[in-house]
Amino acid sequence: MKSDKRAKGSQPRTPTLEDVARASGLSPMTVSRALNTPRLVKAATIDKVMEAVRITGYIPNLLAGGLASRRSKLIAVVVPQINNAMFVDTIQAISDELDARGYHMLLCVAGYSDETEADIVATLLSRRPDGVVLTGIHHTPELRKIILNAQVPVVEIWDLTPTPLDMLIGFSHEKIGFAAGDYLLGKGHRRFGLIWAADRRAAQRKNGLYDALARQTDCTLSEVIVPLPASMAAGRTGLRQLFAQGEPLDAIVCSSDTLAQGAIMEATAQGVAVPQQLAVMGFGDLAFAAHNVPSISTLGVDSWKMGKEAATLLADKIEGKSTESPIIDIGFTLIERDSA
Amino acid sequence: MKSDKRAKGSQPRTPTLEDVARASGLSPMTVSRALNTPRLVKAATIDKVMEAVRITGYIPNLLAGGLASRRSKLIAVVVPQINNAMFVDTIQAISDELDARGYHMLLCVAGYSDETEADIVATLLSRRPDGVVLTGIHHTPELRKIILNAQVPVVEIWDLTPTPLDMLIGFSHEKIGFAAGDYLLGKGHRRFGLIWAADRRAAQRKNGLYDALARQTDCTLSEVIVPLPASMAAGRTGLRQLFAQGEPLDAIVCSSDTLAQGAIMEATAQGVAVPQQLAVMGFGDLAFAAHNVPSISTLGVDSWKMGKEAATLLADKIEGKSTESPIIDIGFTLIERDSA
DNA sequence: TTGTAAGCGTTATCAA
DNA sequence: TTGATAACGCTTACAA
Repeated sequence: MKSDKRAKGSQPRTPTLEDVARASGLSPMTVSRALNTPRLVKAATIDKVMEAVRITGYIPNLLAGGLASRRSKLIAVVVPQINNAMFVDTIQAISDELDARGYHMLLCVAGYSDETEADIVATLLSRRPDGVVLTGIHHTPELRKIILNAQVPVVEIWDLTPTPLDMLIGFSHEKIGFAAGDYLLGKGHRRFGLIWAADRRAAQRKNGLYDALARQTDCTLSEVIVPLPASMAAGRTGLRQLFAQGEPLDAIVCSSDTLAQGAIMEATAQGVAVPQQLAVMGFGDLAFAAHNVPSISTLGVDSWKMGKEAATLLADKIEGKSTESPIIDIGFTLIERDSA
Repeated sequence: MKSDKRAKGSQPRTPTLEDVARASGLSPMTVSRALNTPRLVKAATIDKVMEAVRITGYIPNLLAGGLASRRSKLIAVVVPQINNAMFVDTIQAISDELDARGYHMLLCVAGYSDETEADIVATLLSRRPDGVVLTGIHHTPELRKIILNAQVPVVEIWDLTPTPLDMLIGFSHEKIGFAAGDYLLGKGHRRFGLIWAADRRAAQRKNGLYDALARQTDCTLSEVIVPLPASMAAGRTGLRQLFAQGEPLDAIVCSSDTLAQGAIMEATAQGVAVPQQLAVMGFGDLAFAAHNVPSISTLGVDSWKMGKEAATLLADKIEGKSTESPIIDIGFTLIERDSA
């Protein structure tokens, strides 16, 4: 009688498919089927397997399963920051959707550097993720090469380009900036102050804003660049710095709602009435924007939907339910509230 | 001459260790060593391997590696929510530290249900994580059984108990609640209003607060429970509801700074001066608390440090640098600012 | 519907 | 310092 080759030590091995097979009097393959493709297995057999699973305390090994099947059920998500109100809804939405579809999320932080992102993705691919979500469309040539070579489905989010790596769901930062400028010009504002975070997507929004303001020759514009992460405190000091520059101001544009909230707070504290004396505009439509006093006029993006869609696009492609590589412009909404 | 068994199709397989071995004229095992334990390999050999890696575009397969070595270099992190300002710093800190030590983070959302957490962890373990971070100390018996059986290092965070599953780094919610009550009593407040989120750790803080207020017989207390996630808007409506109850109030205690910010905003909007007519106290010392107008008195927790330490504890234990199972009380700080 | 055999790509172990 | 061999635990492909 063949003895268990691994039963030498007394430490209880973690049970394997073979253990379940033994306990149920079936073959490992049948157990595997019962667990993964139950429709191919007789109901009575499934019951036997489940009972054996319960008895043995079996937990599948997805390292082994992924190696054999070449499908890891793992999605890698790369974001610039986790502790950034701008991205958390998207991350949560991705996580929720992936969970519902049986995937796990490997979450990685790339900071705001393309080189870091490239390094991260290179090591990430050693997990053989079934799909990858990248924030933004600017990547190093090395990253492009590596990821295209890996032939893994990719979704880029939070930006727009006609030439994505694979799939894309995002929006135009230029258009958003333009819309903000256009709106404020329409309200009669001409003396602009910008409180702007030092990241590339914010810079794109600024370009759009410039374009809008350029149509009006009598505009003035001063700006303050604040370091990342953009905080309410930065909004306050940003406004102080703008005031200190001495230029007349009638509208403040901020690269995020968080900065806008700070700017409003500072203005109010200094007795400058928002919006009567100074309009303030944000970006992102974060949770507090609608309920601030005064409520914050802003440009909203459906970041929840963006995450959910990104996850869906990936899962569908992985599962062969789609072979397309769509470029989805999720758009944005100008939300007129009290602050501008 | 033995031909490559897999070279049938024309689609370029992803290169394996064997390909690198061939390209460098070495054995797969030596290539593996050069990559993972270079100190055991001659410098010249390492160079050869690196060149072969470059040429072949080799990316290690950690599914295979993890299966063979029984070490996945994966840490599973389970949190109630991602899009919650309370946890994002901890998550980010964990991610940063794990990254620095060569681990990847599998991030999972359990909501606020123990049952969901148990399910999540059960499927999580199929990834064979080298360690697990759990938020909170309340788990179903099934979870306890499963995770102890898996013999995987665990750190529980954000709470305190003398009987953790394994390691623990957190703080006492009761003490925090007590400290808040004690502080406000000391300031002479007797008419309390609570705006409180419906989660268990918040409830523990409330218990501590009750204990403190019980020492003073002439206290009154009314409260409003707000749904999760706690938002600024909920803080505003919460205060309105408290006002509507008609009880006299001189101090509002909120289960988070976000709620406190909303309460302050609502009070100010209604012409109720904070703190002169109404004190408002928060919890968490979130980024905006120090810079709000008025700045928010609160109880601060070093959530960044908690995350970093949790990751360090795990990594040290996994790597055998420590065999202890410490229980670390990270403490808290009462931060007196303008709002109370 | 179930079973057998042969990998999947790596590392532990022992030998050279 | 390097190499040969046998796992690691599962699934694909094919057979019964």
